[in-house]
Amino acid sequence: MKKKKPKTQTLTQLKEKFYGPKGSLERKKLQEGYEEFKLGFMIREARLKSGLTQQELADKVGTTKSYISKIENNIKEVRISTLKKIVEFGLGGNLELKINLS
Amino acid sequence: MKKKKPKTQTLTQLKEKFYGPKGSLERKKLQEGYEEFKLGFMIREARLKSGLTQQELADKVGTTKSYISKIENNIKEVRISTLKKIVEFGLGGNLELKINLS
DNA sequence: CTAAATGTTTCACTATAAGGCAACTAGTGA
DNA sequence: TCACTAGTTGCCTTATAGTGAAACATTTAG
Repeated sequence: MKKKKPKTQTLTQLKEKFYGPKGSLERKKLQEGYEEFKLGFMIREARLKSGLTQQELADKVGTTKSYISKIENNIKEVRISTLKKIVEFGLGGNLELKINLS
Repeated sequence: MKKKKPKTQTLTQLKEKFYGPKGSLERKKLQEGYEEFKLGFMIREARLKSGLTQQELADKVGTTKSYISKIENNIKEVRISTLKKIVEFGLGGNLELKINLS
């Protein structure tokens, strides 16, 4: 069974494919991580970094790949609690949320 | 008309009142600002720092004080978009959201 | 005392979207 | 060709965010 890692190109290749070349607008937003944030990009980025497929991530969190796809493409707004679940259970990371008063 | 600033004790006094003395658990969570975050506390904190009442904040955002109260007390979960509205329009700040992979 | 302002809570309602299921496409490999 | 995997999208149901008004408790001030 050649199950996992079906092809996994390098992360760099994937980023090029999804977000365009270095220096592009999308890439820029990605780096920043906030301010007019496209949350979906951040989630996809984090998932790819972890080397997971949507299906695997979904299983860990207890949802479906279709849902993961939707939030990565910013079709659905994620609930904060769900986002936390994804980041913590799914990706083993943690979610940081800050209110900056300027 | 003695409208605004009806009493506004010092911020420190308010914090003592709402979150308990320095060193208490609630105060600790407050400082951290994330990780098991009680978002409501952060919003209240930010609102008080801005010297606004729930009513005033509600007006700015276009909602009611009862709603503000609910989210400050973690009775309702805020939608991220709503949270952004509150922070940006209401408090003139900005919302920062980060995924940390450990 | 009364009156006004702040915040909490309840209730009923509505609008929205979270989340699931299934069908679909694209790619890869035998 | 077929089969499998990854990801997308549409439809649907259910959950809940958010509205609005009202009653309530507290506190402050006249």
